[in-house]
Amino acid sequence: MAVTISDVALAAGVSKGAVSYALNGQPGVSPDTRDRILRVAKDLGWKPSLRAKGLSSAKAYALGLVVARDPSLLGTDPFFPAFIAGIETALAEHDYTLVLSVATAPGAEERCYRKLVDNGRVDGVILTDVRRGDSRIPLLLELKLPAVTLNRPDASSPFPAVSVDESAGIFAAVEHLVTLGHRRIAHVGGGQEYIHGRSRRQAWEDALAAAGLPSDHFAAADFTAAGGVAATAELLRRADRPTAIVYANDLMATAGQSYAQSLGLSVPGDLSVTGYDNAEFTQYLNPPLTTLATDPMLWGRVSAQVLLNQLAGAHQSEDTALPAPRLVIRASTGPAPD
Amino acid sequence: MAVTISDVALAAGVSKGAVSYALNGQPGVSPDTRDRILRVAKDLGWKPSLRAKGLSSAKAYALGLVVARDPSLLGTDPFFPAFIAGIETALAEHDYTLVLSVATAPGAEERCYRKLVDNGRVDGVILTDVRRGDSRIPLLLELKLPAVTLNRPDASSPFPAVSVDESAGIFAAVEHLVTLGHRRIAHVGGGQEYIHGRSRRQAWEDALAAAGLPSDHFAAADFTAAGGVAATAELLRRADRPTAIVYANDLMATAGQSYAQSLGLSVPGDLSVTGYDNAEFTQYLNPPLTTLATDPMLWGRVSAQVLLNQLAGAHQSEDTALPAPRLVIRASTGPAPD
DNA sequence: AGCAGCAACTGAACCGGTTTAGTAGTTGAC
DNA sequence: GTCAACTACTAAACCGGTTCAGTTGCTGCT
Repeated sequence: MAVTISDVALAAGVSKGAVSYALNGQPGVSPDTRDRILRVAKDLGWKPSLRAKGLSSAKAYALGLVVARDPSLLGTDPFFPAFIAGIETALAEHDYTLVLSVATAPGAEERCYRKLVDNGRVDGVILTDVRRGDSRIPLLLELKLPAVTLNRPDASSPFPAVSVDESAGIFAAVEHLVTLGHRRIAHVGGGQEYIHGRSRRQAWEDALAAAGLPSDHFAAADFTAAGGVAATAELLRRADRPTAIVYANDLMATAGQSYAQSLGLSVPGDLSVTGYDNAEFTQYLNPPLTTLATDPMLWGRVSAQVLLNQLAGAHQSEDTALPAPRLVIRASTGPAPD
Repeated sequence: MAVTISDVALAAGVSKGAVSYALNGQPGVSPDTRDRILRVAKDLGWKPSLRAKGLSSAKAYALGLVVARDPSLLGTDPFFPAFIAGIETALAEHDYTLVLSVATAPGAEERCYRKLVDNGRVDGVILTDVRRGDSRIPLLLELKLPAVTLNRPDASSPFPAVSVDESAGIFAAVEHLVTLGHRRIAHVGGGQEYIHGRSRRQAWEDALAAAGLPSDHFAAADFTAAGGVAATAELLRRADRPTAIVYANDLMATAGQSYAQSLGLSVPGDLSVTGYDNAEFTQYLNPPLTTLATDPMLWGRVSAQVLLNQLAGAHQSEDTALPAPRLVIRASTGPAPD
């Protein structure tokens, strides 16, 4: 049977209240009494009942992650597993758990957040895939649910943000292509409703501007393979066909590369291709994909830590910046065709 | 402020106990009184406090999933996202949540289960990646934690199992290759410590036996790309080189295919290749991969339902069988070379 | 009519912790 | 010496629900 603080109080000869103060580092007991209580609790093998703690302190000791992506996209995205693993490393140090929800149906995301709050399931949430004018920010304010966002939202947000400077990664990819002699470097963007979709495009534009090149070869897509094929088809139909394409994620790069090859184009002879995320399978493509590698595990760990600090009462005044993506050069990029 | 059952009791003119019986469908209140209580509760907008319910009923209203795979493997496996999405569809109907842990460090898996139990975090767990002599079965018995297993473990297990007959899928892949004229059909197995690793191999052997062909072209791997390359290299070094390889998962097939191509072999001209799982990216490989498609979302949903039924007191006497994988024929398989 | 059994309720205990209001003792300032 | 402020404790209330033991009234049987 579980040892309760009543057992500890009895054995230590003090009240339950004193035990609670001692065990939680609260003032109100003398140092001697505190030591005695802590020793008795340890000797008896006392462990807090998180259920009881939760009820009296109105806390869940859990963080929430609501993923609103289609599962088929998640299955090819190396980001989330590593991100979640990173979150876990932070949570394990605090006896918190991760409550995961996948909410892809229309309206499911909002219903999911409301349910988490109504049921007191989580103390805070980690917001990934931040969108322009993200409706989750006002929703979470209404629900009084603390949050941390991945990247700084475009609209005003009171929540701390953990950011990666994606510009440097895309800049490096574009520079690599410019060095290889490319002058028509296109970009197949992810969903432009996402902050990260926009920032990758902006970085592509800025890098081309720095190289004195036009940024008029842009096609929007939605991070899906089908979207990547359609965008690639659009770009390759142009009279001034690009000699290189910078894709906003690996799946689109994979599908786009495959599509170009199906047209008889050689990669990288006729068209160079870069991706984003360094998915495990990309090194085994034919040819292996040049891509950008991020550190999602670190991102997950830091995000969880920032949110836990927030919940503990610390107020983060500045966004946390993580290292930029690293360019991984493989065989999908080569000299521009003559 | 939240409406409690005390508020409902006061407004309905009955005791808290009567309210609890009425709201939980328990006997002990007359039909008239029950109706009145239910109406008052609804009018007042009463919602149960899961924290309070949890404390008094010793339940967490959550299911646990501990994933002991390396995150990089998860990022290329379409199984888990869809599986988790399927779990969610069942949980949503019961106001349960999913507590997810990723535990890859040595010993972390066991520590994770113990912590979930110590903290009363979950009412039951779903066991994926069942292994031969899986130590989790006795562990969960010791911890008195209900579970459902994916596939029937080889050792005695009191937990209900949800199974897919993988034989039919692998059988179909081998038959497809036999029909194409292949006589030396190899198998690159996943981790043979896993039940599903063994059963895929067994199915390959059985299908070859049925076709009157020898099953001596086997190489063990570990579901990783590097493992797939090494196993492929071993097989391709044989004097009696196989003309086709059935891989236990898509990542190994992708890497193996790529490796064979790097040796100057043509796929499928010199070597036909099949995978398993139908990952999104496989249709964009060069050539697109022939593979087996399962329904992980259904698997997730059914598994969660079986476990929830178990927790509700129902005792499942038979394992639940799900449909066999479906062969998806693409361009990585073709006629055997002369 | 009397008795046994059952249903319909009740109030209180319980779940295991946190916080509040109160009491007693001590210390320092005047 | 007196008073105010503080510390160190206490018992009880509270968190919001579930279950238990007890009481009352009703019904059916003898």
